[in-house]
Amino acid sequence: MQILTGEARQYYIKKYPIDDFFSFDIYPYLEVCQFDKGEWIFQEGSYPDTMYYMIEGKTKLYMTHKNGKVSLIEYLEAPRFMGEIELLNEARYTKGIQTVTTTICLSIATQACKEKLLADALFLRRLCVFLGEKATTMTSKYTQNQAYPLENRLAAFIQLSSDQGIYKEKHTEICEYLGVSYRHLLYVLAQFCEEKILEKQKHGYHIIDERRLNQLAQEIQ
Amino acid sequence: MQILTGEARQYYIKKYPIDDFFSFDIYPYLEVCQFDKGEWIFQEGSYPDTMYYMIEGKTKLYMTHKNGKVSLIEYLEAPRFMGEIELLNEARYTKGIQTVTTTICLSIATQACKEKLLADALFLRRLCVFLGEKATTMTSKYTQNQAYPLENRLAAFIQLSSDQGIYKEKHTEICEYLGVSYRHLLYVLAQFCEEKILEKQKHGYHIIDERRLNQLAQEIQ
DNA sequence: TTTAAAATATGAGATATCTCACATTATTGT
DNA sequence: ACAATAATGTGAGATATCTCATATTTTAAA
Repeated sequence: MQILTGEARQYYIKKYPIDDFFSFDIYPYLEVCQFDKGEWIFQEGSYPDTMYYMIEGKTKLYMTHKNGKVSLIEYLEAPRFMGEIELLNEARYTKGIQTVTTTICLSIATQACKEKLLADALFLRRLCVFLGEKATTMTSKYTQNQAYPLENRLAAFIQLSSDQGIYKEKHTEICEYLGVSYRHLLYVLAQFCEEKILEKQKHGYHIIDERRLNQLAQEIQ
Repeated sequence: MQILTGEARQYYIKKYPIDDFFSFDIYPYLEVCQFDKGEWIFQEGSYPDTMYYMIEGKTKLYMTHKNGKVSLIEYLEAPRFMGEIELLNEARYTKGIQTVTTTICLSIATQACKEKLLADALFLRRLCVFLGEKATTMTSKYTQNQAYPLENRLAAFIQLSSDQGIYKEKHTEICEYLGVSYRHLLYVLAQFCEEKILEKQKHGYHIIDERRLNQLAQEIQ
């Protein structure tokens, strides 16, 4: 991680103004941070003392289970907060966050302005909306996973992540995201090819039956 | 649902004071409501305009999937908010909430004091903590479900819900809560009996190998 | 008290998903 | 350019979980 200063700092601060999130002047408490691709922003199990507002990039939220399984819980995309729960609950154990691309964040020195933040209705209201959405999202992911087999969830994910009719995510990552084994993911992809929904190409899978894919995805909602 | 007045109202308002949640006088906006056992507080799919603070009782949060499966997402226990997300997001479709026992709630007329609530840092801070916990809980439920078979999750649930060494929840409900079929729940319970962890009695299952049960439950965390 | 509805129980056969072992490509660091 | 590492791909056999059918018992409503 490197802290940007001078022109670079000014560039990002101007490009992504966030003063309307707060009813006090937040700039004295800000730093602009740049994380390299693949870098860890939060180490799993640590107790962070910084809150970030991600303005450019994409990251992954991870957790490791006692049995060694790893869950890729969510992809986090700019703009959004990270480490906000730790602001509310002292010393809360955090999950791991790793960048997918080079990522630019505004870091907010919470030790210095925690009091101000927790007394600021404007900020708190926005945080409530954000946390409410997070809770709702996790709830629906939770219930969908219970109610539908991979066939449907994968169809929905392919729709979401494909670009110009091509799906080319890394299997090793997606099986962690969808919570199934690598083997099983490949089985279902093979089955989609079998059923002529996808066609395997050199680099990625080509969607050839959009309608049927949509049908499978729609069953979820 | 009936609205309590007179003495009954006074009794509950005195017994569960919540003025320290707000920095303005909330009492003019409160009603004390009593719901019978089995009554629905929110109908699934409706757009509620009331927020509740449950002070006595226990309820269940439900949702129905397109494929007809029903998920019992969570048991909600007093004291806590219900319908708070709808305060933040206009016209949000709600999940269903049904009481398990007779339930007493303070209802807050949000149409009347929404502005005040959304400008009140004291209330918003508490709401943030609540929503943050909710998000964290759902996240860990989600990942646990992905990472562990029923054997472990059921062991943990039996520990949680048993009383004096006896487990006697309704199977029909618990299979929805744990997200498995009724049949499979019975299989795993039978397996626990087979392994002498539980013993089936007339009314409920008796825990006879606390240590082994704990071991299975602990694998989750 | 009788009857209908809900909850409990169990068998049998199907499917979804996992584990493990191993072979074959890509990718990446030096 | 080479070696090490990561990602891909496949088979075989196990396990977790589901669906459906059907019987019995318990609970609640008329």
